[in-house]
Amino acid sequence: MKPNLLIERPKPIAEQVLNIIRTRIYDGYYDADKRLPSENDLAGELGVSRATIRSALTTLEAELLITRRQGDGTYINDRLLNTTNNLGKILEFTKHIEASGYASSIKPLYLNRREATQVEAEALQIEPGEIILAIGRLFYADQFPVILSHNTIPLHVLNKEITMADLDQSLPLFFKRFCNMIFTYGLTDLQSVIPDGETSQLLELDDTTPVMLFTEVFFGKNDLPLAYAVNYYNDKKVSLRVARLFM
Amino acid sequence: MKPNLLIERPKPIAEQVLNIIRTRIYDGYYDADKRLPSENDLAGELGVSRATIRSALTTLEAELLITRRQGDGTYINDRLLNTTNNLGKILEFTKHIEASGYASSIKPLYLNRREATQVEAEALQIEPGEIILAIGRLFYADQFPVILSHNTIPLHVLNKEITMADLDQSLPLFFKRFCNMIFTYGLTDLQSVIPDGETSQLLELDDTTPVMLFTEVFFGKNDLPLAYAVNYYNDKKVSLRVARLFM
DNA sequence: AAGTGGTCTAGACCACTAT
DNA sequence: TAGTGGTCTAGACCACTTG
Repeated sequence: MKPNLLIERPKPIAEQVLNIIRTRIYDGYYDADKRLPSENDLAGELGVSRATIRSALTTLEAELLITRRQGDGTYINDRLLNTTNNLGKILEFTKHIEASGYASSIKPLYLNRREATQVEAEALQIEPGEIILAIGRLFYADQFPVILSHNTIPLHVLNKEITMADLDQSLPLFFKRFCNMIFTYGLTDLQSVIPDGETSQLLELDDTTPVMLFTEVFFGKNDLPLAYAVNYYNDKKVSLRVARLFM
Repeated sequence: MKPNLLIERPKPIAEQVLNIIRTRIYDGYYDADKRLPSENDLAGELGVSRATIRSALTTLEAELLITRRQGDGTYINDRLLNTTNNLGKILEFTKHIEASGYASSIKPLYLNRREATQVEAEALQIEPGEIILAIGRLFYADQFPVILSHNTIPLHVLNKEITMADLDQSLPLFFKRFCNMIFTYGLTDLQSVIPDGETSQLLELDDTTPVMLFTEVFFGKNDLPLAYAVNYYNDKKVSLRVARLFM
């Protein structure tokens, strides 16, 4: 197999292949009849094994960018090229807002310490009354408030002092910096609710407009609960779209 | 490599491996310290290649059942063993309801033909006024109405006559049987709304209770729009839970 | 240092689809 | 029936974590 100029060997080949093919699709490189070259041809062209090509194509298929049909070929899904967001992939609200075509910004609302409520203690697996850090923030899409976010974090996972100025970043980033910890996964419960007056006011909604309520728990390594969150999401401004794949 | 009695060679080995390991996890077979044997050990034990084991473990990881840590090992995620539903994986409402611990049933409400509205025509890529089949159904969890579903289907994709009695099945099954077509993917927009009076009544809610609105388009092969759907989902009865994986 | 999961290759065979 | 994607193997090397 001959090496190829498009592929730097140093690091993740499958990822490089992925990026090359994805870029080509977006650039209309394969515009012809919307069918990609066969896996063998791609492997030959890029100078990598077919397994590596397949790994990249599997990712593109999961992203809904392509459809593969056995015995036929691999096709581009035009319709989904500009599909915004898969709900399971919303990892940071700021990125979600930006992917929807807005400029995102965060306005810190409060930062204080208080005793954990019963619900919070249960979610975080601590004793009710244990002191937690409470954070309130408002996420903007352009100049419109879209998400009101309340987070509670057990004090024992923090290892630096925090000020209001530090709240201007996403929660995963925040945890990396102030707790030296990384989220592995989160569980989100979705509900449709009419928010209380204060929440409506902050989101600049009249108090009969329903919004989405995201109740979340984030976990780190060893299933350690790191944060509990209650987020009010104005779905009228930034939409939520989910792709459902059959088979 | 020696063959093994647990593995029938005839068909999809990776899938058999997947089912064996998943069953073992649920049965507490690996209870010890919640760590699975190494990939090499599993490959040796089951008499398959390591690549096949990795394929199965990748699926289990996507299901959140396990976490893999390079240089360390593969661990079971106790917390998620009984996690109900990943939103992106809700393919059939009946199965979703059952996975939440209820008995599911479908009550047909109406079946008629009429002209497509502007919105429907746009979603289905047909001319406004073209005749479509309109179907209404109510999904129950035990004896409680949970989802009110309205579907519209272009007549040209149907190839059999349909009666009210045929509505008692999931949409994917319905399409397979009456259109000889298969869904490849669907796009769902989520919104929080207060339903109109008739909808509230059917869902047995007072008319100030917000519900989730799923607006969906389903596609078949070649990006052909097959169905348009408007579903009102009572999230107070059967909850919606999404897992968010970081990295 | 030993053992783990992560990546990659080369080659084989199978199942399916178009023509 | 030729060509496509789907599956599987055996073996190699790397990156990382733990003792």
